Amino acid sequence: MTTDNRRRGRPPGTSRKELQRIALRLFTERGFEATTVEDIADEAGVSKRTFFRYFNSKANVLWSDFDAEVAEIRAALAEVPQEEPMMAAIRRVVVSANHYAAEDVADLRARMNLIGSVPALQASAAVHYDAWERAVSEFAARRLGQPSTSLFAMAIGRATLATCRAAYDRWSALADSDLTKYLDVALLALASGFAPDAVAAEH
Amino acid sequence: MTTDNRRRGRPPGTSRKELQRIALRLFTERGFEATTVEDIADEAGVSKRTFFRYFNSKANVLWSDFDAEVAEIRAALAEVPQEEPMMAAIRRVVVSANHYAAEDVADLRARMNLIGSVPALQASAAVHYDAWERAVSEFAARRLGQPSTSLFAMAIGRATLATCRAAYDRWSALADSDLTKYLDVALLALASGFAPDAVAAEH
DNA sequence: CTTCACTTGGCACCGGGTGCCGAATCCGTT
DNA sequence: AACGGATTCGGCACCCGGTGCCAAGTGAAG
Repeated sequence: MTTDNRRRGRPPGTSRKELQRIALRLFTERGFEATTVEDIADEAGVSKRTFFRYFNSKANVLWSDFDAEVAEIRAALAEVPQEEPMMAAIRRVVVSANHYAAEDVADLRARMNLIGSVPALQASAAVHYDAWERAVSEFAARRLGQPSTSLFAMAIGRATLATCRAAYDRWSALADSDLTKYLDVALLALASGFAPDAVAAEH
Repeated sequence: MTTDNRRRGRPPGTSRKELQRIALRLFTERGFEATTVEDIADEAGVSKRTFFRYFNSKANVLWSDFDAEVAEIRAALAEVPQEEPMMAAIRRVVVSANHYAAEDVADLRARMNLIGSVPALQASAAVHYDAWERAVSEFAARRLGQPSTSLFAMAIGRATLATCRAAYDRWSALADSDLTKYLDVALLALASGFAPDAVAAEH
């Protein structure tokens, strides 16, 4: 994080954001597989080699925002008061981290549709999901007084993300309501162990 | 499934099992990335092209047994009696599907260590996990009287696998006890919503 | 022997991803 | 104005995973 306000050297020919914009558009227009990295780079006016300086893989061009959410959740979980029950805190923080500006919703949905439907993108999710899960696992571990690699801590982190992914998918498929609504109700069901009365047919 | 007992044509130069054996050995000896598909094929006395006729990707050579488990779980869930509560049935079936013969345990652990530590293999897991999750989601959907793509059905399928993966990882890392023990206790915690009294420090 | 069914090897080819190096551009210093 | 360090760039060669294609090997059935 060198925050030198006065840069030096050859100016960048493009930016991360620009590449993300172009990639998302081409992926939705032509499909992920049918779009080569060179297509994206050409449209941005740079070379394929430069693309891989911004993103270490073709798929990662779609994951920047998700990674930012991980940092946000981790920070929020660090400030949860002791009185708040564990699962309630997780639910509150996760839901709160998923409030998006109206102008970003279209792109968010486009990204999620791609991630949910293209096998190569589903595969690329692993490492990003892992970081998300660890953020929750480490919080759970602190609450349980166990190492973050302990069985329950990991189970909680992973089960939480798994539940959120179900909510993401439903939302991106139905496009009817607020994302946070889906997250909230799903995480509530998780916190009740998916007991029969908690999963009584809503809608 | 043409179950002709009398084959015809040129005999195979190797077998799926043989390729799996060799691949697992080379991966553990040299590492996954450092082993090329041609290395595996050469050792089996076939060509690279033939390897890709047995497995559609380098990573999939490790996933056959897991896929078999999916089929087993799906079949067992189809015969769960109506009286048995949903989450209890899932726990029983999953645990029961994970009893392995003593002679297979070493390979199982080697595979899980690879899958847990190599990013490329973690990525390859997505499609296999998806099938596993759907087996559980579809059972949950029948019980809930909802489509298998409904929010709660998907959440249950995914959260169940997520919890099992935590158990897998702990077991393959510690190597101290029975895999089924880890699965059982983790799934019990899930079914209780990870409530404080259910996750009181065991071990 | 011929024909059919089936597997195999080999080749060309594509695209993702990396190492390497020299060139372009801007800044500050002399 | 000239130099040097810093930074990004383009382009090339290269590796490897993965696919399409086709000809050749091989065993059983007719």
